[in-house]
Amino acid sequence: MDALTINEAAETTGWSPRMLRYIERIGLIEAPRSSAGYRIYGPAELQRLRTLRELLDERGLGLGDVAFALRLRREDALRGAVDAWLEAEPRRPETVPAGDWLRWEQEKHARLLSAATPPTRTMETA
Amino acid sequence: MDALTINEAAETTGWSPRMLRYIERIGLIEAPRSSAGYRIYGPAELQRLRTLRELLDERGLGLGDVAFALRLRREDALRGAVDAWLEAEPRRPETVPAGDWLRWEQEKHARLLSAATPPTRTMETA
DNA sequence: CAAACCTTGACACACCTTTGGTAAGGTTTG
DNA sequence: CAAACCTTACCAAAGGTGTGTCAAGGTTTG
Repeated sequence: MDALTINEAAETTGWSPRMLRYIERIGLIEAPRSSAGYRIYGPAELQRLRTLRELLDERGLGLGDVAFALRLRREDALRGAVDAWLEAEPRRPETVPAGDWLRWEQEKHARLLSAATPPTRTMETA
Repeated sequence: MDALTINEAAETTGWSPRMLRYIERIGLIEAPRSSAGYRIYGPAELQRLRTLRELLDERGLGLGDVAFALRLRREDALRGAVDAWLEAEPRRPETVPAGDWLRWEQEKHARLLSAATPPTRTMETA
């Protein structure tokens, strides 16, 4: 059987033991534990650790980025909130494709409009 | 017409002018420009700025988080890479629901297995 | 049982992010 | 035309992230 301790896993994956604990701490890769609480790295975890490094290097990401992507995937409410904001790209009404999306947008705007926007000063508009 | 300059927009939204520029810099909200290059904040941008603040406050996010979510949405390759990694959760084969997903997993593993994992030492497996 | 592991927690440092200034220079407008 | 804007480009401080190291204590194993 191939079950490695944290130091062994560190050597084969290129991460430091410290980082292996950190990666677990931020929720990315949780190694199962032995009865005494030792982390046990099996092939699955090792594979994951290697591909994680690839992902970070090739895409120039940080661990925090991947951790956030994981949160987005796990927390429905969070993903919904972020997606809702991102989907409402700031286009002028003319540019907006009419239809369901527009209605939904308007409803959202109405819902969120708590403080009115008093028009203040005028300016040459491009 | 209601088109505000950056300082006016800052006042009505609660952001500082500095942050409005920063928010634009990281790609979250780009205000259109006047012919002289002045940023022009219309109702759409103001709304977006307010909801952005709500999103951050209510979810405890940082601007970087939202910026990353935006990258995920815009860059197909990035999203694909991150999703692929996240979808490969570290389950043991026994736990894996057999079927298409498993086959795809195995193919991916094969694809990514460049460096073999030489089993080193044994350990009590839980 | 002692050496060589493992665990968590703390201190520490380098770097990046977030945010505020301030300066040099163009624009708008009373 | 001068005051009050705007722009970009820097310097800087506060806080977060990534990483190392060390300490105190439990575990495995020759």
